[in-house]
Amino acid sequence: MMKMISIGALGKATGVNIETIRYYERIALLPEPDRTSAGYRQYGEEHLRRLSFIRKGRDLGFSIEAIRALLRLAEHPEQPCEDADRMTAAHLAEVERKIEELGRLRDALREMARCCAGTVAECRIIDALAS
Amino acid sequence: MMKMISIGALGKATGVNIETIRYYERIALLPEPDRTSAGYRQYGEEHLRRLSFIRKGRDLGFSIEAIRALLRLAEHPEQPCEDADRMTAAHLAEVERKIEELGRLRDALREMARCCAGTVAECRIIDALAS
DNA sequence: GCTTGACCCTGTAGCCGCTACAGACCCCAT
DNA sequence: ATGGGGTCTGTAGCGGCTACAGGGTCAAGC
Repeated sequence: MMKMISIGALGKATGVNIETIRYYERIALLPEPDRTSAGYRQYGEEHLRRLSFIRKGRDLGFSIEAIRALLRLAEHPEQPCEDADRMTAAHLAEVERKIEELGRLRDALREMARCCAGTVAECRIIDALAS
Repeated sequence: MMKMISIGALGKATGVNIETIRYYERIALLPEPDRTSAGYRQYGEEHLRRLSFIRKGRDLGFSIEAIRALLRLAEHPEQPCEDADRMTAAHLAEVERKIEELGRLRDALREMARCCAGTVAECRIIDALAS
């Protein structure tokens, strides 16, 4: 007999919000679990594994659709993993792009910051936006 | 007589999408302009200045609400600019936080990437998520 | 004068990835 | 019997746009 757990227990075990778990079910990222006679969701090992996978993917910043694809891949261990490789590379490139963009932002903000002991009229921040 | 321009011209001048301009009006970030007899929006210098301000603020990553506050500040040049200073510092801190977070993400992704010439079963990427 | 095509209008719905209710039901301990 | 937790469904909201549909308007060219 498999050990079944409630949605609250699953949430605690994976660090995923209960509402989010139900959301994942709604968008068919997590399969519908069995129910108790009262209609409560009951999860088993497989759900726990799958949700952990999703959680780790999200923590790595993969989109839901990317995770959907990665899950499909994970279900076919005999296939080549080019796709996973390509997705990771693309995501990495995107992250690197964002870092650069934020770096430029940071520089611009540092440039502006510490403007004032003065009034708005002489404020470098407001000036940078208004000019 | 002030030179009036259409929403399309305003969009071109500021680099802001027309739909976005109307959105800014709807959320009262940009004041309602006059209309021609046919109901077309007509913008003047002041709108142009204000929308440029908004655009620059958005480019710097300020939230709409932050920009709203900065605009209010800009309208009161005699006041002290502590608020602008504080908001910029907070935003800068947030950007720096995000950069660090993305940096950690990048490292984790680099660690995983270039896993394979093999199958999913031996894929470091899938493994990292599943384990 | 008429057509064509570019512009503009309103209103609404969708995107992503959740999150937050309301209002009900259920389970267990006291 | 009661109370306090957990759970259920369904829907609406967040930020910041973006994308229509289905219409009206304007200016240039014939």
